[in-house]
Amino acid sequence: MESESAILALAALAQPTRLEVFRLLVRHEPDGRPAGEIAEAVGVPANTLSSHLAVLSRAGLVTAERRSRSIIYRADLEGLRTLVLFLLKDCCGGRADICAPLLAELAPCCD
Amino acid sequence: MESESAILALAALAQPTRLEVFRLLVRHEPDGRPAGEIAEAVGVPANTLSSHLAVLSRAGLVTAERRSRSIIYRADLEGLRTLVLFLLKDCCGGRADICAPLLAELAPCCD
DNA sequence: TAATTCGATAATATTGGAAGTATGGAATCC
DNA sequence: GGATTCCATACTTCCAATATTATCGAATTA
Repeated sequence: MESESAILALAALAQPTRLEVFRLLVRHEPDGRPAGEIAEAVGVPANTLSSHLAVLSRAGLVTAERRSRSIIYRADLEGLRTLVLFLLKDCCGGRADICAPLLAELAPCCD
Repeated sequence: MESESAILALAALAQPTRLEVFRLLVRHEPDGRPAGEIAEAVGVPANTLSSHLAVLSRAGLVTAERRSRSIIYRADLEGLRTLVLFLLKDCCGGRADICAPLLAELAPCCD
């Protein structure tokens, strides 16, 4: 992952409404949720949410699929993985001594 | 990690100069680098860099230590780990089915 | 001297009203 | 019945106001 796309993803998540939307969509994997329902859930007008969804989409963190009148948004976990990998690579680049312990500590995250 | 501090860290890294500074400091672990040297390396005036370092510091991603006239900055890898953990928890929260494969893919990052 | 803080300016992001686009249901016309 | 029109819904785009962030010269502190 290039710095440039990492910055897009970091900036996308560095905003309260967008972070909340992303987390909501992760919780609703793999079904996703229509834009209107997301807007209601996070309490922002439809147009405001729409621009936030566009930012997340450009950052590769959500995907959109039209279903009849609704547009279903889903979290793109591959995008998240790419971002996490980028952050870890920052420490790993040729320096497993730094990265290995860090990675070891991550394992219990699924408990 | 609270969303609020996650947002601080995400925002801190979502800026080209700051991301570059952070990566530079990770490469120079565990010695760190004085502010002036960092400023020269990234090609930014001292005062501009200073405010960027303050942002990284508030986000818990770097630490500062005065050494005689210089101030030595170091990457705070624990802060990075906390951020990565936060991002992963987004998928893990009670859903190891999503997180496990993602985590498995991260392992090769140290190669 | 090395670095930070202050203050002013420029650039960028967030927000939401109003208008625009896409979809599909229901009434109307041949 | 099939096509057309009209309407409501679900979103998005456009645009302008407001807020936040980035940058750097000048003054300040350690």
